[in-house]
Amino acid sequence: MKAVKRPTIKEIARKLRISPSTVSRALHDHPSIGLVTTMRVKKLAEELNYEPNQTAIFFKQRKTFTIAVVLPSLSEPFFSVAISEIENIANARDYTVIMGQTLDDEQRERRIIETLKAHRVDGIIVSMGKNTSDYGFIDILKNAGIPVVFFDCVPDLPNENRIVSNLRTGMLEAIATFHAKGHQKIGLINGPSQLPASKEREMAFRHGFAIHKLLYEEQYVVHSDLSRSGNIQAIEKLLSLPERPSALICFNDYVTLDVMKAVREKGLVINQDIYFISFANYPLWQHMDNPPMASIEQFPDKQGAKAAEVLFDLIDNKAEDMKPQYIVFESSLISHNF
Amino acid sequence: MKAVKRPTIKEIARKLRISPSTVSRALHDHPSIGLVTTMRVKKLAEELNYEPNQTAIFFKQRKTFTIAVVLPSLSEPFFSVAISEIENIANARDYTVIMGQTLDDEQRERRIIETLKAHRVDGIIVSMGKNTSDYGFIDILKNAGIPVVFFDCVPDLPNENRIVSNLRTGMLEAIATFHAKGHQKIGLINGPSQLPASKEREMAFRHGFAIHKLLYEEQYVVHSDLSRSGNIQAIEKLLSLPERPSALICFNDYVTLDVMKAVREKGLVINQDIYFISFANYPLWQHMDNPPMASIEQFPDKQGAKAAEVLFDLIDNKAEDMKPQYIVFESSLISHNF
DNA sequence: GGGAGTAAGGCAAACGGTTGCGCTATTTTT
DNA sequence: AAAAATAGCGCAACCGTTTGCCTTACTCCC
Repeated sequence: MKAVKRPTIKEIARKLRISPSTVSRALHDHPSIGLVTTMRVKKLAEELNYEPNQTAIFFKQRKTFTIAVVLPSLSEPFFSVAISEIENIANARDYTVIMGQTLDDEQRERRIIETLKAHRVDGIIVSMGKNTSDYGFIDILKNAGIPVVFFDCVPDLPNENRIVSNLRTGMLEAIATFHAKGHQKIGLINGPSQLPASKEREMAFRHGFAIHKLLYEEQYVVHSDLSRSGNIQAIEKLLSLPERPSALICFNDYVTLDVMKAVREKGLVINQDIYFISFANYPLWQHMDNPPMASIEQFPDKQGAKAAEVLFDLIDNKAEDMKPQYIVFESSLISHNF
Repeated sequence: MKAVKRPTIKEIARKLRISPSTVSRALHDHPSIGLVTTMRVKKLAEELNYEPNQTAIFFKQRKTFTIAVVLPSLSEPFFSVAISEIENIANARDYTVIMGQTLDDEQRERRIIETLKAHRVDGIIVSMGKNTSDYGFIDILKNAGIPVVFFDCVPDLPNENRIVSNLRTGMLEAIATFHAKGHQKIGLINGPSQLPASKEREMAFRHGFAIHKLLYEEQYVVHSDLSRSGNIQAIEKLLSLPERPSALICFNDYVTLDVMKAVREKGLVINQDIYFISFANYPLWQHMDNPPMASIEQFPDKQGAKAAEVLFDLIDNKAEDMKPQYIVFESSLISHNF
């Protein structure tokens, strides 16, 4: 691809025998430039197909009209929906969006953030990796004057801007629903116990039991590493209990799929012998004929949109008159069956 | 967020009472700078937490170390997988990735591409929108010296770099598989007939019939607008034929889900009364207990990776000694059942 | 001792655009 | 008619880094 020389303000100035500053002002309709000159400049600019060199402007204005989104995985539906919404909002404001995918690797996350800082992005939206323990990057960005908004997986720091979904609400709804149907033995197939997402689910689960005065029994909460076989081991553990659960809440939709399959193979009938509520609510349930009773929707679209809005508020408000925002989206039960 | 002033080369120079050029050279280990000076510079740079202003460098070097990916939707799994792979490759080369989502809107596509050109990205990967008919943007980018690689949905222009998947292969495999099992009445639930993707499927479908000397009958090919109800209408049309098909090939996995559900509701047994082969091979089948016989994988990951590789070849090879690449990935049947 | 060679670093221009401040005319005001 | 205001435009600096070329001061060698 040959290097193409693109017209500059200086060229226009030379051809018109006027100064570059006049050209610049004319192109911006500055009042102190006469009408005729302005027209001549614009006409020639049009003819030459002139367009400003943004890199020069970015440089001079110390602004790049670019925001970045850093998250564990782009192919994960939750994130791709969120990023899609973020792109929409940025696009409407003529910002571009850079993305970085950390793959839950703390080193890589760090590197990406450094690169973005070097690129002088105007702001960053971050969903931290599962394993990220070193929050040093926050100060680094702060020192660089780059505003940050966290979403989904956020640090436990009250001074940061954070957008999260509250799993509790959905979980309580789920338990209330099961309880209303008379279920007493409700199981939870949770994710790895060190995951904040797992901890949150478990807390909410216990809370729900307390509210409804259900007897909480440890053995009804099992953990899976979220692999296929892990999921199957988890359900087998539950099914081998003296009194097997009649209702199950699963960590996410993929777990639910695996578990439902395993349960069917044991000869149990879904939504009859055993009921399910799942997390995430991927679109697939709409197409299935015996989906779980419900799925707990976490609204990645709303979270993404809100994160973008807060970030743009930060970018616009140069002043620091904005308190750190902590916005919680209540998750909500979406019924599929009954 | 207060504007933070970040140290510059000039500052370092001033504090050390040497010239900026010396500082710049020292930081780059230029041989003509003495060891002591180099060390002094590096030490101070470290202390001040200096880092080069990339926007200045981008500007000066006429290079942004940024590529862009423009595609219809970020939340579509096919694309999010592709983009994930692209990001990986770019990241390994210390490039950043900007994304733009056209939502199949030609205006928006155009605007995004203009913005990216203005941003002076080093290259662009494009999957065109369904409705894009005006290829003018190609020349615009060419004039700007920005290399372009198309993938998935590509223009029919032999001079462009194009990465596509060949649906034909998978389709032929599908028909061969069905034929080998003795199926004679094979149906196709296709997408909207004006879509290139639909046309391609239909062509391959006919081709497969010809190869196996099957009797091709028009009424076994139906179209759906890909909505839920469209899918159901389509299958009902097929089931109401005097001799209903015993095997079905569906436009994509979502169509398959809907159709399988409808078929089950009619009392037919999947993989017994009627067999399915689907396109796309989303991960969900692995978790289901009665998936279609097979799904035709189009390898978005490989396509994305290849697109990125070709683009970087173009970016590196300033010379125009590269012929336009036309790379076809053969789609391939992935068995799920039997 | 004088010329050549080398090591170490400075000068200044350049990338493209923006902007504060001047400088000329011309017009308006008194 | 002199003073003041205004319109229209140019000068030059600046943003931060890079780089070709020049300068200075040694060192070396015949």
